[in-house]
Amino acid sequence: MKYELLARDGKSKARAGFLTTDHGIIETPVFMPVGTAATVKAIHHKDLAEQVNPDIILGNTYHLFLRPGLEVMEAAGGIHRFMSWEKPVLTDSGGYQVYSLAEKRKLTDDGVTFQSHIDGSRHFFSPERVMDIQRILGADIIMAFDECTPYPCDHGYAEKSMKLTHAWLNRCCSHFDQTAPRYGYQQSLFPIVQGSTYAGLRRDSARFVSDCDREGNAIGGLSVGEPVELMYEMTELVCAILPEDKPRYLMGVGTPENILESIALGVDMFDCVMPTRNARNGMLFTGEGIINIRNKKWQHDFSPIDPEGTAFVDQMYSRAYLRHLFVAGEMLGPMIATQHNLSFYVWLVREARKHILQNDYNAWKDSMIGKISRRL
RNA sequence: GGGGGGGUUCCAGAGCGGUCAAAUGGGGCAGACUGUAAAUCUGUUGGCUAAGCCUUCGGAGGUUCGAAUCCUUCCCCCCCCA
Repeated sequence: MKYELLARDGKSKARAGFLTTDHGIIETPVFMPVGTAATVKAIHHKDLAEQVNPDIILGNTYHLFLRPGLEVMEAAGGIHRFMSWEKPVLTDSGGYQVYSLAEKRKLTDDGVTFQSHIDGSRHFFSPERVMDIQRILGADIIMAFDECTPYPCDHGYAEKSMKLTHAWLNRCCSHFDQTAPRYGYQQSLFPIVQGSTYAGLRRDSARFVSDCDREGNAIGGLSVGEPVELMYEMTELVCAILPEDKPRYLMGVGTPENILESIALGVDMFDCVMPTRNARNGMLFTGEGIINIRNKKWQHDFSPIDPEGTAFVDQMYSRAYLRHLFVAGEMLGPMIATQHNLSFYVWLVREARKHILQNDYNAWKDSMIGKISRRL
């Protein structure tokens, strides 16, 4: 995998570039839709590919390991073939599940014992095991196994957890380097910066991660409930340390505003469930602001869902119709909303890239945030 | 014709003398959601000049300190047997 930096914005740390993988080029900054269980929920591939057209999507190690399981994933020939997705894929390591399934896991220095949320069965994840699993899943970019700390998190625990993540990172790197890809194309391992909301820890972690000298670096443990100012502060100081010649991935972020602000801090890659999950719950992100399509005020609004939207559903359907689908519990509602939100996110980040290349990113970002953050 | 059951807040449906503006579900309205245990979850749902007051449990009248709950009567539904 290769990263090339194309341009920098003059008035911020924003940058534009591209990543070359064996499954194609990823233009950065990039938004990566989340497809946890080898599916971006509520949208089929034709619409995902033709309307949203993301450069890369995500899958999840923990979820795919439990179901359908490694035998199926291996027999399928890896995640791309399994789900009929020919472009790049990134798998998260299950580190987030260490956080989100905290009640169902037991953590030791060696690794984590999970209790399956599906049937209660127990499974052990170690850094080595997670590398093996991700070799089998076969994503182009795979993530180191980390602990995503909750917020708030006291300094003592944050430091201890960060050191554990670092120890695991060393084991991930060495095991990754001792194993080979299974399906004839390259995989890259991204390490993850932790350190909670403590600047000192974040700096230590950013240096540690940089020293691993992998092909890209990630920032984890943010957007877990901390104030946004803290999130930006941590992101900024970490970006200042992470090498410039490698992509920076801010995991799990975020709102459209969060993404534009983080691009200005030097982040290149984003993923978030927000456009998909919130779509299924009736929340639309548009260039004019945020819409809760279930609200009564749209009952008689026959204007298009999003007059400026790039997906065909945006002009094809009215707000009144989409509201009706949600109120009636019709599954087409979440599908339309998902296609819309993902198209908006991908469009927004591509616009950001254009403006970085035009060297007017910062001004564009500020005016854009003013518009997209409103509540309609 | 004979016998029986019932009318409760938007709907269905509990309650059967005070702790009832009235359980529960649905519907309605609003909110949350950030490396997906989420097509999920939460709040709210008679009115008001709002720690209080007012009007509601088919209609009217009555008993009682007090009635959605008891009595009288009227209206209306449903079921079974002929």
